[in-house]
Parts: sequence; structure tokens; C-alpha cells
Amino acid sequence: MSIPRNTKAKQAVLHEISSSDFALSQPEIFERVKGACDRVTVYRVLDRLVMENKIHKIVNVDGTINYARCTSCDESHTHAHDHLHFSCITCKKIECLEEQLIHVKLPDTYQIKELFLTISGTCPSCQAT
Amino acid sequence: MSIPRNTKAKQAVLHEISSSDFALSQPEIFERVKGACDRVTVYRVLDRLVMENKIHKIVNVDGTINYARCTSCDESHTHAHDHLHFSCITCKKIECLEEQLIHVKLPDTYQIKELFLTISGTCPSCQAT
DNA sequence: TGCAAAACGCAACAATGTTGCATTAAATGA
DNA sequence: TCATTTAATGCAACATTGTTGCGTTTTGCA
Ligand SMILES: [Zn+2]
Ligand SMILES: [Zn+2]
Ligand SMILES: [Zn+2]
Ligand SMILES: [Zn+2]
Repeated sequence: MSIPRNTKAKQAVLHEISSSDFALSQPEIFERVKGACDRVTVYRVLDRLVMENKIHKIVNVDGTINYARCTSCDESHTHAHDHLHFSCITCKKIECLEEQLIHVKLPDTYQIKELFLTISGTCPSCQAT
Repeated sequence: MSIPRNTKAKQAVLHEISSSDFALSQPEIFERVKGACDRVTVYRVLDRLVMENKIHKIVNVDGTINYARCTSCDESHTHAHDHLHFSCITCKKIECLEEQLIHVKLPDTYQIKELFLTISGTCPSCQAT
């Protein structure tokens, strides 16, 4: 494996993800770091950050892919992904509900790798309207 | 609301989905009904079938969208979508695990619309290898 | 400072999905 | 059976999202 470098683009992308309280899509991230780097670079930086376990990938209920930094996950350990995600249909934001762990029991013939558990609905902020 | 029609394209698409034991993507469906209709028509037929509750939409762990016909769901009732889906990382097939119901408890501040629960891993067929 | 290679920009391509509009065909009733 | 209505289709064109190749730049380190 190659030694990762701390580039301007990487810092910018990671900063936007870190300072957002919900998961961002690639277009959203590119919009926010506008000028800092190329569109393709954002894709490559995101892939690298995922591999380095700095961020994690969330698939939204509509198939769009978002990126977030789990608050309870430090760089030290891998993401278990055994927690729920809440996807608001109004503001499109995705939250990690890390206190909500799900336990699934399947026949031994199934080998489980990861759980992708997302609830769609209206989040507290949007419900207050 | 308009009155749906039973067209050749619709029959072909529905037949492919019905006769498959795993969920199919739009490209896979288009491949299988080849010649029967245009690529765009497949998209429109799928949208209509989802609205008519004949099939349901499953988002794969990688964000790709697949379509399936729930065996336990007849046209009479709406899809609860409270069951698990298993997504094989080897053969890419998606199965409905309709006997596996999940019950989620969230604060009242969240209004739940749908559950999207997918497990990725290796399916029984691929594990036997 | 000089070097190796990690990372980047750019262009080109690929896959997937959408829209507008003229034409076709399915359902219904005369 | 035939005419009418309009749902549905085909086609072209466009939009979005993601990928690849390659020459150039920048980073980390000696
Ligand atoms: Zn919201
Ligand atoms: Zn999470
Ligand atoms: Zn499999
Ligand atoms: Zn299902």
C-alpha cells in the first residue's frame, strides 16, 4: 500500500464533511470546495478517505451516495456499520443513529459482511414546520 | 389519476421480473426484453409498475436500483417494506427475506415513512463454491 | 535542495436516467 | 366492427454521475 499524502484537496474535502452535521453527496462536496480542486479529484479523494477509514459511504434510499464522518468512530477502528441511518425526505439530510444497533439473525448459509439500514421519513427539524 | 393500460412492453417487463428469483436492474430488464421496446419505455414502465404496486424498488448496497416482485405481496395491499433484503457481493443478486421483519423504535420527533434494510454478504449459492 | 511517486488537471468516455414531442396503439362505447 | 380518446411508445437530445488515461504538479522525505 502507498503512503497517503495530506494535500490541499484532501483537507478541503475532509473539512466540508467534518463540519457538516449530515452526510454530503459528491456534487454537494464539490460545490462546497469550489475552486479548490477538480471534479475528478473529489471522487478520488473520497475513495481514498474511505479506504483510510476517515469517512464512510452511505447509500441513500434513492440510491444516491453520501459521505459522512461518524462521530463515534475514530480513525483507529473500522466502521462496524451496524447502526441505523435516518434519511429525511424533506431536507434530504442523512443522520447516523449510532445508538440504534440492530441485530439480525440469518441462517448459517448466509455469510454477512455489512448491514445497510436506512429509515426514510421526516426528521425532527422538518417536522416542526 | 389516469387509467393504466396493459401494453406489450408492460407485460414483457413484468414477466421478466416475475420469472426471476432475484431482483433485476433496469439494464438487466432491458437486456431480457430486448426488442420488445425502447430503453426509455423500460424506465417508464418500471415507474408505472411501482406506482401501481405491482413491483417494488430495492436499492442495492452500491446504490444500484433493482426491481422485484414480492412473493407475499399481492396487488390487493400496499407494500409494507418492513422486511430485509439480502444483497450478494459475489453474484450481485438481491433477494427479499420477507420472513425477517424488523421493528425499529425511534423518538416521536422522527416520522417514519419507509424502512430500507439490506444486508450485504455471500448468498447460499455463492458460499457453496 | 533533489528525488520518487502520490496526487492532480484535463479531456474524453461510459453508464444511467430524464425530457419533449410527434406517432402509435389500447380500451371503450356506439 | 369501427371511431374516438388518450395512455403509452419511439426517438432524439440532453443531464447527471462516475471512470480512465496520461502528462504535469506537488508532497514527503532523505
Ligand atoms: Zn429534514
Ligand atoms: Zn453512520
Ligand atoms: Zn450470490
Ligand atoms: Zn422485498
